Amino acid sequence: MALSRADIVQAALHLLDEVGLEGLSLRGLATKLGVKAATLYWHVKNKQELIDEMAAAMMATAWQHDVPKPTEPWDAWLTWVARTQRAGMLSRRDGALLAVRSSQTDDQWEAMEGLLHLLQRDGLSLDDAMHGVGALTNFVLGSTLEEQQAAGRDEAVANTRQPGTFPLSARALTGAKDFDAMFDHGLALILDGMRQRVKDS
Amino acid sequence: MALSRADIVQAALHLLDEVGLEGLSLRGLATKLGVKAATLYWHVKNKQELIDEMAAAMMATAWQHDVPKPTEPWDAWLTWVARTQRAGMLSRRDGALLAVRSSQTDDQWEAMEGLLHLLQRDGLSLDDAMHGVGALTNFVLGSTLEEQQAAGRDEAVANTRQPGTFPLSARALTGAKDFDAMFDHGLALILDGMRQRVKDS
DNA sequence: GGAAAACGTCTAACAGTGTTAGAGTGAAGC
DNA sequence: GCTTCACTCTAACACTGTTAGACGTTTTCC
Repeated sequence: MALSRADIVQAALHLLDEVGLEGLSLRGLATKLGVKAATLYWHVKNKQELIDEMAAAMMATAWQHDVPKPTEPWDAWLTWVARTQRAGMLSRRDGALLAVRSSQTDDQWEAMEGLLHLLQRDGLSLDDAMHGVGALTNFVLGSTLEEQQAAGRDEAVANTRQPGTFPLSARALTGAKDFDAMFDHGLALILDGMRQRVKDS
Repeated sequence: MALSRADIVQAALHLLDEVGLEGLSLRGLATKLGVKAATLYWHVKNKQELIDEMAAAMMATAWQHDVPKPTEPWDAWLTWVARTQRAGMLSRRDGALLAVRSSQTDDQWEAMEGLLHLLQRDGLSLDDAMHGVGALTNFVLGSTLEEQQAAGRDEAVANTRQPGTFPLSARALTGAKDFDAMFDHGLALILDGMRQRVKDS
C-alpha cells in the first residue's frame, strides 16, 4: 500500500515526540516508515515543507476543541485562542520550536480576520484589536518556548546525572516554577490591560 | 599570535550576521579566522558552548547602555529591561533564536534578583513581581523572535523573486506591520495590567 | 644552554545530515 | 502486449559536528 502525505506527517510527529526537533532526520523518519530516505522526496519537496505541514497538523487538531459560541464576549474568545495555541504547541515535544521554524502564517491570518471582527463588535478599535492579539500571541509563543526549552534542559541534566544522586531534588528546584500559573497570570495581565483600554475609549 | 576565546566568539557573531544561525558552521568560522575547524575544539568544548558564549556576549554589551538610576520607579526599570532585552536580540541576525538555543539562564537569575527587590520596594508582592517579570520577558522573547523570523521570510521571498517584479510592493504589504509600535503597545498592556494590580492591593 | 613540558595547530578520518540523478518495479489503461 | 504513470530504490555529492593523534613552537625549569 502506497505511502500518503498524511502518513508521513503523522509519523514525523510521532518521531518528533521521541527524538525532538534536533534529532528529527529524514533517514530516521524513512526507516520508521519502512522506506528509504530518498522516497520521501517524491511526497514532499523539502524538509522545510515537511516541517511546515507538521506544524500545521499539530495546530489544526488543537483548534477543533472547545470552540466558544459566537455570542461569547471578546475576552472569552481571546483566552480561548491563547489557551488553544499553547495547548497545540505543548501537545508535541519541541512543539513551540516547530511552530517557530515553520513558515506558514498565511492561513493563520485568515483565521485572525474573524477574531478581529469580533473584537471590533465589542467596542475595540482596529488598532487595539490587532496589537492586543499580536501581543497575546507573542506572549504565548515566548512562554511556551521557554517552558519546553526548560523541560529539555531538565531532561539533559537528568540524563547526565551520576547514578546515586536522587533526581527529584533537582526537579523540586527547577520544576518549582509552575508554568500553568505563570501562563494564567501573564494572560490575565494582558487582558486587564486591554479591558482598561476598551473602558477608556 | 594565538587565537583567544573572545576572538572566536566575536568572529562567530560577525559570521552570524552574514549567514544566519542555520548557516553558521564551525568550518566556516574557522576559515574566517584563518584556521582549520579542529583547532576550535582546543578553545571551545562544543558548538553548544560556543553558542552559549555568543548569546552571553550579545546580551552583555546590550546591558551596558542606558541603565536607569536606582531611584527610578519600578515601571521605568521594567521598560528598560524589556527594551534592552529586545535591543540585544535585535543587534544580531537571528539573535532571538540564538538566545533560545543557548542554555545559559544561571547568571540571568542573579540579575533578576536585584530587579525583584526593587519591585517589592515599590509595593508589589513577590508573586506579582515574579510573574510580571516572567510575562514581560516571555512577551519580549516571542515578539522579537516573530520579528526576526518575519524578516528572514521576507528576505527569502525577495531573493527568489523573478526579476522584473518590483520588490517594494511585497515589502509594503508584509512590512506594513510596524514592529516597534507593536512592541510598545504590548509592553504598555502588560505594564498597565501590573499597575492595576499594585493599585488594588 | 639544553631538556622537558605545555601550548596551539594541523591532517585524517568517522558517522551522520539534506538532497539529487537516474535506474528499476509494479499496476492501470488502451 | 505495450505504454504510461506512480512509487521506490541505489548511489552519490557536498556538507555537518566531532575526535585521535601527529607535528611544530613556545615557555618553563634545571
